[in-house]
Amino acid sequence: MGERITAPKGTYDILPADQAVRRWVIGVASEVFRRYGYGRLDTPMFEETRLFSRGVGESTDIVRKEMYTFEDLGGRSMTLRPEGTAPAARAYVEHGMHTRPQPVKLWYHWPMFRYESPQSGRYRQHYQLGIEAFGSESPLIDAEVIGVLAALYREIGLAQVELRINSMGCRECRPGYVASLRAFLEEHAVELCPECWERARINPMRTFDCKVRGCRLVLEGAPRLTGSLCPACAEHHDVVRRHLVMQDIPFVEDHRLVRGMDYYTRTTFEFQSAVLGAQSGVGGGGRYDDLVETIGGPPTPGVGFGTGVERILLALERSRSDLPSAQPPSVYLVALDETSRSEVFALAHELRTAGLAVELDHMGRSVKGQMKQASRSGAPFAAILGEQERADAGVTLKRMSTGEEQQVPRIEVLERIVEAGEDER
RNA sequence: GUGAACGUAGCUCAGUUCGGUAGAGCUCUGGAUUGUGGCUCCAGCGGUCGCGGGUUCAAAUCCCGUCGUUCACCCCA
Repeated sequence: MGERITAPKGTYDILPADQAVRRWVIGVASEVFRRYGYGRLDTPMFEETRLFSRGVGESTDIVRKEMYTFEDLGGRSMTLRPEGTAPAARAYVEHGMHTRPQPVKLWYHWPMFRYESPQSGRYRQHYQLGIEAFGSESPLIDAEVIGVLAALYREIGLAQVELRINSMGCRECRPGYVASLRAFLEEHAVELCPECWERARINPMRTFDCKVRGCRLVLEGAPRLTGSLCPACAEHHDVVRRHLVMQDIPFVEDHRLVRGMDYYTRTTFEFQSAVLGAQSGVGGGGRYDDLVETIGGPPTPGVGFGTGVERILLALERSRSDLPSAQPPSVYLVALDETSRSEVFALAHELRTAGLAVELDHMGRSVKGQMKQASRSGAPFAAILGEQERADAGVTLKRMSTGEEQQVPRIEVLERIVEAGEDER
């Protein structure tokens, strides 16, 4: 071995045993989204590369070094979707959704692709659940979007998440702020680490993220965006905060929260989980009032979030033990001799047609082996069929929990199993 | 892209220090008086010790490279 082909680096297989919890999370999410009025959107897994380079921003890490970009056979540059907002915005424009009643509220469950170095909670292909609301610049919808995510976490029992919020300002107030911050950083360049020197050039606000103590000390004295917001942005931020309080959503103000996409304006936010380790962000998002226009649509405000399904699952596994698991079959059919196998096969067909989940042996196992399988399958009943039962046109129903057996007429088997199933509820 | 640790049966791992031609538990299959599970006992299946090269009479064990995993940086979900 060793010549074995394995899943590509940073990817993983989702096995049957992993499906139940995942489906449950996605199910709860879709229910929450429905309640808040979001409709599902699906877009292609790849897009023209310029959608991302233009939409997400040339200066972002995603565009600079993390995209799965390839040329198709027609010579077009395509990119596997690294994030969901730009494709959603593209679809909004392409389908003329600005002519519908605003806001247009969309949700998605999509795989995302980023060429990154994998680590705990970080993959090259991962899934995100997300929503986008286009067309309204009301701060109430910022608060609602955050409320949707908070509701999702609450309903799947993901406790211990902390919400951080910040405002990035708008095209009126941010440029001035960034200029003054950059000036400040240049003044203190000698005290900063080389990485921060680079950050100051590309995205000065990133320097707030630096872990180096010297940098942090310098940054303590740096001008803050919160203090430079224009009156409109300050008011917007204030209203968002008030409506978070109204929904009983606790949050902390974090002026250092700078998210990785260039399109954010005004509100940005991120939920972090203490149980996740270094990749502590479970979900985040914000407002992007200039994005739609940037990709060639009419000027349209928007706000949304993305939350990582793998990180939700990881956090759930570390904080809860009562997670959903796969449903066992209702009955496991056992053939006592070779001639009964056909009979059992026919019975399986009948019961399955009637809607029951039925298992039976296809490995030529001994009776003992079949019983073992019946037990392992978790089915509440084994239905046993042999010479005796064939003669009587019956089936022996065995209740696995007690071992109690009873021969019943074959035509009553379905009924008995269904009844017993209902009793247990 | 950078750094560190690790890579032995499907899974969890021992064996690597002081090189001598592969082990355990779990899983899986069969059996413990003929048509029956969960506990126990017995037996069996299953690995060219990630891959490639080097040192050596001899390497899972030492050296180099490579791929992968994990954790961290970076960044993000």
